[in-house]
Amino acid sequence: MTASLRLAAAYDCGVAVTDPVSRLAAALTEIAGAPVVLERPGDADHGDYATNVALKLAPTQGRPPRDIAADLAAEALRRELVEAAEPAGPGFLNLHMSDTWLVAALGEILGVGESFGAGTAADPERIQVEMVSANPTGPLTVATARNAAYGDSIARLLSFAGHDVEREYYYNDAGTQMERFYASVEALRRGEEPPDDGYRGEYIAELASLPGDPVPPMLSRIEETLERFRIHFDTWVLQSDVESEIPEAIALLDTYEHDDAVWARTSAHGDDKDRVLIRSDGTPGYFAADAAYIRRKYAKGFDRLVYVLGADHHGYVGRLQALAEMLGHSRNSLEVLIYQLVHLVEAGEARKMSKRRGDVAFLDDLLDTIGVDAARWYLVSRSHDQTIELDVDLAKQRTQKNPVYYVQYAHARIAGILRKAAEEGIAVDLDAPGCALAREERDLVKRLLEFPVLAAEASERRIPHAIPTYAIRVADDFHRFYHQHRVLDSENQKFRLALCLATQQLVARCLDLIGVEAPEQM
RNA sequence: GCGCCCGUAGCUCAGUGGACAGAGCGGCGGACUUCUAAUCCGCGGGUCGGAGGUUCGAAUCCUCCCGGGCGCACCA
Repeated sequence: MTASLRLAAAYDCGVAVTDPVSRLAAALTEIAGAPVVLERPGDADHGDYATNVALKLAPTQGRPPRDIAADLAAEALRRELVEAAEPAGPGFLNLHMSDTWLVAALGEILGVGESFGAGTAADPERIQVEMVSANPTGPLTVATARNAAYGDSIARLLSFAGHDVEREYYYNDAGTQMERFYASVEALRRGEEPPDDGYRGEYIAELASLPGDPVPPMLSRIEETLERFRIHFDTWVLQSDVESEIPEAIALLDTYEHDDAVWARTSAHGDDKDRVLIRSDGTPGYFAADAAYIRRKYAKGFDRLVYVLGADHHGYVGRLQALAEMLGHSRNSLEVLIYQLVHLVEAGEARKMSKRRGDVAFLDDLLDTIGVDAARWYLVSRSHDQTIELDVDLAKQRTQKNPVYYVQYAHARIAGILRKAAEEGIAVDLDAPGCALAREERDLVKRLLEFPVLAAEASERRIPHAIPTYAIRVADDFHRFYHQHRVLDSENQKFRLALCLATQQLVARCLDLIGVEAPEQM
């Protein structure tokens, strides 16, 4: 791999990271007088860590980068921060760490245990993450599953970073879509076909066969699916509930009347154009409910409101932030996370999804065929900026090839070792190794040490897909180590057992952050 | 027309200024008497869509162009 893994970005992204690598970076920063970012070089000859700080400083200091690097190296050695340091290439500074340092670092990881990498938020906030929020006109689809997988992982990451997070589901129980939904169910109950613009599908027939309002059973089916998908919502909010608060909200906004309608002057707050609050027929539009809803969210005391929306809603960003601003909050405290859409492919052809036609891939069906772990992994392992093409047929075959099993297998393998160690009465108790650490051991420790900064960055930048990418690297390093070295009955048994335990905890943590299980055996 | 996202290996995708651009899948060839072979090792594979620009240094930043997706309501 190439050099570009950032290991210590604590100085420019507002997080408080205190792991061994970040402390090394901090010490070097003090010497250099400028932020030092450490990377892991791709080439083993380039040391354990490297920094380009001398290249950055060269223009302002008016000295050759290699000279600056040499001075830094000398001072770092004098302070015994590193085992060896030398300038290289155009002005990089390559650092070599001792086994002692790595063993101490591993000890530190085990010392903090489950919370390794946690609590990096410099300024913990109360954050509400609103996600999914599909209207209860039908079961959740594969398309909304991405919203759920992405949003929930964001929530888990924020929470891990130390924020106080609440998950909310907002849905509409009135409006055109719901009227069509009701009309469809009622038509079936009368023994008629659903209207042309109504909803079809088996689930409509099922709802029609039940007595009473079809919405509650529909909602509980949605909630069941979400729980199965390992997502729990703290609060469920009906649009009709917030509608009563529309007048109070509008009173706080910058409004005017035009063509018998009431408008919000959102264009004065960064939006493309003004938006209608009250239609000319006197009824409030959807945007008025949004205003009331946002006001209520802030009134509940949240510092930050996160919306998770599909790319088809990206036009909403400006108007929602305008509302936040008009209601007296920073526009940036209302954050809209946009993910690109999921396109279903079947037999090589695009499959159009329409709930009304009943031509949909439901999340439950996907979970039946590929399982929760593979589904969550798959949906969150791509960048949210990337459109996903999901081939439903292929997804079934692909399960065994999904990298999620590669990562889970690493966890299960370690569990096997630890089980056997426990059977033999061997306690995990880190001790200095009896001989020099092997390359695979050093690589694995360094990999584990990447986690705090990586998790902080994933959280700060809202990029949960960085977690599975990293987890594959961890599993990679572990499988290589495992293949090359015996743990039990080896010269370095104590060190290796400790290394295994730390790796297992970290793999489990990564999987948990994306809602995937860590199996004890496979 | 305007706005947002994307274009990296045959396929699916990592990589938001640094050293020869990476992984998985697929292809070919090797490795189980061991704590799990759902693993490991090797080989092949690239005009980073194109052209300019900024920089000591660009897949990464800027401009333009080409291609694809999604939006631009007194709908929700």
